[in-house]
Amino acid sequence: MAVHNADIAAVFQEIADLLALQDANPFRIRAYVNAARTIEGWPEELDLWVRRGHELEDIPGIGADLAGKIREILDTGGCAALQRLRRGFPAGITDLLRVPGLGPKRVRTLYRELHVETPEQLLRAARDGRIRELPGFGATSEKRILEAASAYVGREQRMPLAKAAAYAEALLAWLRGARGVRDAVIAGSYRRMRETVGDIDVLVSARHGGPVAERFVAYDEVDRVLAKGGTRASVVLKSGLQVDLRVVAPESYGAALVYFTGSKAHNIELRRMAQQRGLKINEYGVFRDGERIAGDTEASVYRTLELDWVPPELREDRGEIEAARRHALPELVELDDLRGDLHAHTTATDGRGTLEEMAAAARAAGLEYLAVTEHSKRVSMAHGLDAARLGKQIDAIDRLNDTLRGITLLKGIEVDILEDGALDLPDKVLARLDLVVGAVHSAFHLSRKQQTERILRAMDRPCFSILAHPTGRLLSEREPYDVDMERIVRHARQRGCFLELNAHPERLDLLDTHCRMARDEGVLVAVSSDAHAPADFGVLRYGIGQARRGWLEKGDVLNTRALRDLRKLLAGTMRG
DNA sequence: GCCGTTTTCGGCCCGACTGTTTTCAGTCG
Repeated sequence: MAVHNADIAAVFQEIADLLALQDANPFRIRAYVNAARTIEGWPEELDLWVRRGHELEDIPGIGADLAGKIREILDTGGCAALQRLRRGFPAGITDLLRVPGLGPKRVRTLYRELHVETPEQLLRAARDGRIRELPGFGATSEKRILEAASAYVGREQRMPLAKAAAYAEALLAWLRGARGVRDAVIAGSYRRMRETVGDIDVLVSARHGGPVAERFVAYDEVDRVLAKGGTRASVVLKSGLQVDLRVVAPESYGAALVYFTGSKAHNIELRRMAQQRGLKINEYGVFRDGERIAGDTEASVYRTLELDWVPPELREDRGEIEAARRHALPELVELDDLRGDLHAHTTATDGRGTLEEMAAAARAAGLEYLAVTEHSKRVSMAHGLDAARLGKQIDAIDRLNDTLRGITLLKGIEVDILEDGALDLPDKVLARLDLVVGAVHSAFHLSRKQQTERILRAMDRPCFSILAHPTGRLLSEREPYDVDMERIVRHARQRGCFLELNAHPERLDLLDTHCRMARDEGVLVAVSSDAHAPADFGVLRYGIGQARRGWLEKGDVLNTRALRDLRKLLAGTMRG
């Protein structure tokens, strides 16, 4: 069985958790946590990375010891050090560390004194009033733990960005009405456009924090207040979303924005650099010998480190700091750069807008062309098109294009890639189209090798333009299927076809690291809405966010091309 | 456990809030 980076990261995270419960050296614990994070975000499977002759020790934060453990995990699937650590604790106790308000010290006390091993047992202990008797705990702590444990037991995962954005942006508008607010933004993973957010960080620039915090906790969607001070407050909204507020003075706003935008790894790197220069960076500014030398804007903070301003989407400590130092940051693609959309459905299959309505909505969204790409017959529950119905739609689009102004419809299909890699419609039918978008909607369980080769075979058909949602994941429902994305990216370059970044908030597929692979390999990415209704073109915003996280520039995105140029590129994929 | 053009030893990011303290530990971001 193949070992994935996520598996290795999970081993290191669990080792870190167990070491923390043992009260081990905190820096040793951090080394495991850092390694887990680095490996989780590594753009290539370490299995392959090693087989291609790379040295694990070249990965930052991986030394001789961790490299040895990675090799062990790759070879055996297990890790003896983890097995040894596990013997000291009941299985699953590390889940308790995920309960907000509990850290290693308190988990250890709860286990030693009350034999609490699971969140469910924690909940019972809190309900029975046993926790308040423990040293270092009290009635208030017990009540908090009770709330946190019940929330954890019935918890929701991280919330998709688009859903969180709706709640957060409404709150932000409310907060801007507070007295003395000069500026207010949502920082954190929202600003970095991560695909999901755990909570929302709101940053406000104001001389006095009090009135802002008052208005914050008075928001009518607040379910409960977790904390409230003069510069900081936390609430949980009725939607379950936690929101943290920080208020800083205008001269500190830029430093605070850097600090609360993160990522944590990016910030740690900035501080390390600052330290080397005898500077100190915190959320209030950049200081030399106690004197503030920067901090009112983000650019001023980066400037003290001789760095260019780094767009938030890049702040993941994946090479952006080095690029900022060399003045070599990418000029990231923007929403306005999109000239068209290459994946949409209509009422002919499972969409909720007619051809005319979808065309009008796309034009209203500022697009110049829209590819209509219905499902093919295999997807029967969406009334997928057969050859005859596709023929009728082709004729309908030709007729409509004669009357449309300001937008051009392209004739396409989202054709199913069958289990053996064949396409769901004959080549000569596909050859009538402007583009063919191929997609996997079945047999998700295939082995990595089978799944990969299935897709490569499909790409090699005479008509194949774009691989839709390449990993098949659905954020709240379905893991990605097992596929070798490097082979797919390389094959796309050799074949001359393209990859889709599906902007649907539940998909956002390609992943950011895959975008970067595509860019490095010179494969163009189509940022597509997969719109099923006229209002759906709004999701392109999230697709662009993900593309930016993947370092894509305007030139790396297929549908920034003018229609003429796009047609030429698509024609090259339609050899049938 | 990692790391190094001040270092192979001795550092490792840092401040706010809370509860239970009576000067601070634990947790969080």
